[in-house]
Amino acid sequence: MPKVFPEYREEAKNRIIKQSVKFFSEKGYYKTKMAEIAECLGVSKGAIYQYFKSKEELFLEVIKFYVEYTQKDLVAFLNSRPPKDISTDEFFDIMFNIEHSTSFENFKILDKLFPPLDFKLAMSELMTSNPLMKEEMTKYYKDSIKLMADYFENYKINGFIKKDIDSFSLSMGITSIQDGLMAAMQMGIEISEIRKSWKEITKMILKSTLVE
Amino acid sequence: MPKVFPEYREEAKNRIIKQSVKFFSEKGYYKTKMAEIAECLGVSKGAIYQYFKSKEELFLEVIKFYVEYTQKDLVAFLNSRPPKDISTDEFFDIMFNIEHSTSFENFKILDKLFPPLDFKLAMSELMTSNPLMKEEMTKYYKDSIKLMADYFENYKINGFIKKDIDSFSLSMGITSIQDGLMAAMQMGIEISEIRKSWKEITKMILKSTLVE
Amino acid sequence: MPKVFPEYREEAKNRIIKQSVKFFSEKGYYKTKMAEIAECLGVSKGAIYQYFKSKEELFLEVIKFYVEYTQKDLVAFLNSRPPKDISTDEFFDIMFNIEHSTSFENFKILDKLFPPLDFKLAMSELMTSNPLMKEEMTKYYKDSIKLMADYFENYKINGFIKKDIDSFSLSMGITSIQDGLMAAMQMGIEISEIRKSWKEITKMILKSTLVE
Amino acid sequence: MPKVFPEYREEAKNRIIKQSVKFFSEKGYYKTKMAEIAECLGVSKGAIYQYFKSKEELFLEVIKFYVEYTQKDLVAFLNSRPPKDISTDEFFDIMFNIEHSTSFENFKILDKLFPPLDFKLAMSELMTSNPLMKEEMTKYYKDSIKLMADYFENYKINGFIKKDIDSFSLSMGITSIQDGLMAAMQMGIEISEIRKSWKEITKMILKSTLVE
DNA sequence: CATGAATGAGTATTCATTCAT
DNA sequence: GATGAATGAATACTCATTCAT
Repeated sequence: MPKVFPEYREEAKNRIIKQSVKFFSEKGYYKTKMAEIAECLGVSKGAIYQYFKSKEELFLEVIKFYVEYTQKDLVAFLNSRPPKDISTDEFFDIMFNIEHSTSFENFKILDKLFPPLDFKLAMSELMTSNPLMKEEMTKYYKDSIKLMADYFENYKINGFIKKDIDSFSLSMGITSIQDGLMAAMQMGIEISEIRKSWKEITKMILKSTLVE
Repeated sequence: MPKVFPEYREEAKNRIIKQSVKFFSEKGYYKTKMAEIAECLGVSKGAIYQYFKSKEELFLEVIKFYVEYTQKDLVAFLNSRPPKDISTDEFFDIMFNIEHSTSFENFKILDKLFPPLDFKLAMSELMTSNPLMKEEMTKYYKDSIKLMADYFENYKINGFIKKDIDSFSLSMGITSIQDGLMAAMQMGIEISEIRKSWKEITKMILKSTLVE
Repeated sequence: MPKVFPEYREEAKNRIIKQSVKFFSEKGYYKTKMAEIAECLGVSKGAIYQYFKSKEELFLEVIKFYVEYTQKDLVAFLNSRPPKDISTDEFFDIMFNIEHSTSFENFKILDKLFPPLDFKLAMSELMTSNPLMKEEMTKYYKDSIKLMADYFENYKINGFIKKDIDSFSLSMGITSIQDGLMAAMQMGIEISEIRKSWKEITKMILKSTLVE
Repeated sequence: MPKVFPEYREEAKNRIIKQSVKFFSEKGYYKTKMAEIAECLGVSKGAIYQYFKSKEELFLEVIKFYVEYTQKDLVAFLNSRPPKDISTDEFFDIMFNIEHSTSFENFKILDKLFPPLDFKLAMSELMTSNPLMKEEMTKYYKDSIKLMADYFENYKINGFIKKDIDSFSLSMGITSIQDGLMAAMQMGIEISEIRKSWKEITKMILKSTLVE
């Protein structure tokens, strides 16, 4: 009779979240079943409800977890070197998968390409009916953009990035490209095409952005 | 119009599709209920099934409708003048809403901003379970990209766009930005922010793309 | 705009019945759809309702039609010669299909093996809910048995069949064997096995029945 | 019994099957509603789906249950004495109802005459659309015939039955008579008529079959 | 008479959530 | 805490039947 670490409530929650991340990201919100998550965890459905009072709450925590880890990961990477030293290939990899993930060992559970778009889709579906979630998600999204914007801002000071660039717009633009290419990937476009497009576009953007 | 006329069926289908577009785009696939569409149309559920044999089929036709009209609209706009004369503002408008829609008067039914991302999310959810739909959607997506790429290709010949630009990558890049910014909009980012980001990014891209 | 012989109501009914016979016998009552019958007839659903006020009524008439024709056919055959001259093979053929059908040219529409069991199943299902139908069906069944019993009775007088045989029981026995073997056939038993079993059993019965 | 015990599931399934047997046999497959079974059992519809994933699966298990118990019952009876000692009355009783049922006390739930023909009808309806079911049912039917054939074969060795009798054909013949008379019963023929016919026919068959 | 669009009651099935054990 | 049986509201889809044209 498996238990979800009775000693550590927090640890139990985390185990559930990490498992759920996989399901929600691979199958979307509606096609992910509570029973499925429970079974995969070797736990009863009821157990999950001990930690999360509903599927929506679980999903919300899953999103939080994902965004947080992704942000930390991205920031760690960005701060490791100035923008001109970042190759578009490396940047592509960090934006599109989690191979470079260094910050958290638990991230290993994300052992496959992570499709944030699916999250956003599920999120946007839920946001309609749940204003609380909407608020929360907007906050996360903005924080995420802000994080990258801060990085750019920092390099403006250092003289790597042109002064007249709006860091926030740039950050949002790059994030949008990532999201949009993710969508393209899901539409069935081959990864090589995605990568090529990414390189072309980021090259153009960097050319206008970086102080040469 | 008398119901026995063959045109009637076509018109009835269109009426259903147009109504469904609203629901699917606003609420997503799963939260849109057949009963709801029917009620809004003032008909019984059964009536819808006379024209579409399942919710999935209806959704597929809704997508087709949207893509087709959007493409026609975009192409009409693009072909109306060379890239250097296209203001980013105009381009934004055409990419993000349908105010400029000139080709089809029926488009009036889309009286609000149209969120393609929701479609793509719903599509991607369905594509997993329905390989036929996957195939069809990939085709639509690629066609859509191709359309814009052809336009760029054309202006390469005319000397407006640099010869070394990969039209397909450029087209995919711009489409991706649009999709990604749509997502941002749904995440709760204000339209003014979206517009600003769009202008910044497209400006950068155009600078690298256009023959000055 | 095809019509079901506007001139002759009776003829129109018959056309519908004959088409319906096929569907009901092949697919059973519940899986046969009114739309299907109509389409196959090249006629609208509404047209059928001009002649039969419901699916049940149509089915009832189909049964009547079948029983009547089968009876006439069987009697014609039986009366054509004394029991001792009837080979079990011939008897099998007449009982299990309608190749020998001589009485009605319209019978040609039954161009394949006819499965009375399906009828009886559908009938028995309907008989529960419709007492009127139950009564009617019982009458038909009894008439059918009686017909064969009369034939045996006749040959008792002629001295072909032993005096102490109960004609009605014999008739019912033979009919039952036929019905039961039909069921076996539908259970997936090969026709050769059915035929062999039929020959064995009828041989035994005839041996006890016929005056040698 | 506490619900966590593994036996509970088995018992719950059996309770559902036994209730379903009644409905399916009395009303046929299509007129039996899941809601009806559930209500009669005093549970929700959902509960049934915890044990059977569809109506078809439930039906299949109902058939299995019936066939299995009937076979055991018949075999127990047949093996209790040689064919010449089996009165046609006793044989009728065992073939047509379950009064003699000795093997399983649970059989008590079948508190009324059991109509296998209805099953076979419903089965045949489903067999068309479900090849898996067809296969399974054919197997059951053949096994059932084989069982009785083995019994006859055994008595051929013992010298009770003539050597030149084909046991399989005989078994199929007798089974068919039973099925056919069941049909007659459902057509509204009185039980006394059925019994008389059964006795006449089996007498004839036994006369040709038994070594006197 | 014929048509076929529309109806709407009916049904199997799903699944998040609860709660007795 | 954990379990998993039970719940029941929700939903897509069917099809005989009707009726305006």
